Amino acid sequence: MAFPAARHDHSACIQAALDAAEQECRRRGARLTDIRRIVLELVWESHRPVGAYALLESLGRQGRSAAPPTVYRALDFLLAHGLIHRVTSRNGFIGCPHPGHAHGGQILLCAQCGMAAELDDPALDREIAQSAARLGFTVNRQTIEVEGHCPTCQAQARDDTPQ
Amino acid sequence: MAFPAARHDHSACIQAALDAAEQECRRRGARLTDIRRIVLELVWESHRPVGAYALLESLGRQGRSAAPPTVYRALDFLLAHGLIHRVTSRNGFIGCPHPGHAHGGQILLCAQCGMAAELDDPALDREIAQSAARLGFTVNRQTIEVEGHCPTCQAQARDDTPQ
DNA sequence: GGGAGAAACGTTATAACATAACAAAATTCA
DNA sequence: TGAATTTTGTTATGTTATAACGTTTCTCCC
Repeated sequence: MAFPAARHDHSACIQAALDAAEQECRRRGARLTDIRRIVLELVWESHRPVGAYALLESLGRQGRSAAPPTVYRALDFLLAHGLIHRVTSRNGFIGCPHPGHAHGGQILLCAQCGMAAELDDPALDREIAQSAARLGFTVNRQTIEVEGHCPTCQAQARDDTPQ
Repeated sequence: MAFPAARHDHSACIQAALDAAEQECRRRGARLTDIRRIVLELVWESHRPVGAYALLESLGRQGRSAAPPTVYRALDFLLAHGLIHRVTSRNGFIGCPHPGHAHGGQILLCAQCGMAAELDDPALDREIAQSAARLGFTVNRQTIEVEGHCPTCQAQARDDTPQ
């Protein structure tokens, strides 16, 4: 999964995510209700982690004001079906670009622009499982959140520092 | 760093941690004040992640009742000097068994007993850096939290399931 | 179509985690 | 000692998350 470029056709991202979600829910016999779809859409408003209360405000702006449990329930549903990931280090959520395709959460976070991307490196999962096994530990789930600088911001830093 | 056994000389863990902290602070010219030392000691009360408000209560029981900022400031100090790690997926903190020795946070969490241990596998850091680099991303800091089952709980599960 | 059961949603209240802002005390060091 | 710095105390509030319970909507079988 490539890091999202600063300028890209983002409406295409949203559409793709919604289509994929629709399909995945059909496959699983899960109900992608109005609220759930809207929350997913709002999570995809950007490629940055979004907090539950920011989503609440967005809902309000859409004329669908709601209380926290409504949003958290939608988020729980989306998490349970792999349509979003939780970014624990930011208390936020990001859309998963390829639901269905099993994968742990490997997330890159740009410290500069806040954009997030998935790493999704199977070798990493293996390495962790092996390394843990050496201590007699068996792995269920793993959270990998990597903070650093995305290509775009690195390029910008180079441009902004002419000698 | 081995996973802590169910029964072990835990007072030795605490003592070792306090000694190491003392030494590390001397080396860095940092002041390990009373509160900071006490909070560190309380973090080491168990090998499980401890929340800030649990620490507050412990302080209260010791007759040193305090307000949240006091605890959070002590925690910030301990984090800044590598004496504890934050466990973001649990909103908690655990003691670092080998401060000074640079390492990212690689934490194993047992879903059963709640015990935590550090993995500290350099190959993992390298793999992440390389994998991120393939997307043009440079790494600053990484959070790895792995949930699973510790050796002790696995053995117990086997015993509890005869046949 | 009607009705029982399940799933989803609304609503109120509150729990749990974290920090802003400013005052007072302790420490350092010239 | 006394000025500058660091640490701690204190009050208030911001932010994130969930408990509990009632109502509505949907599903599915008759």
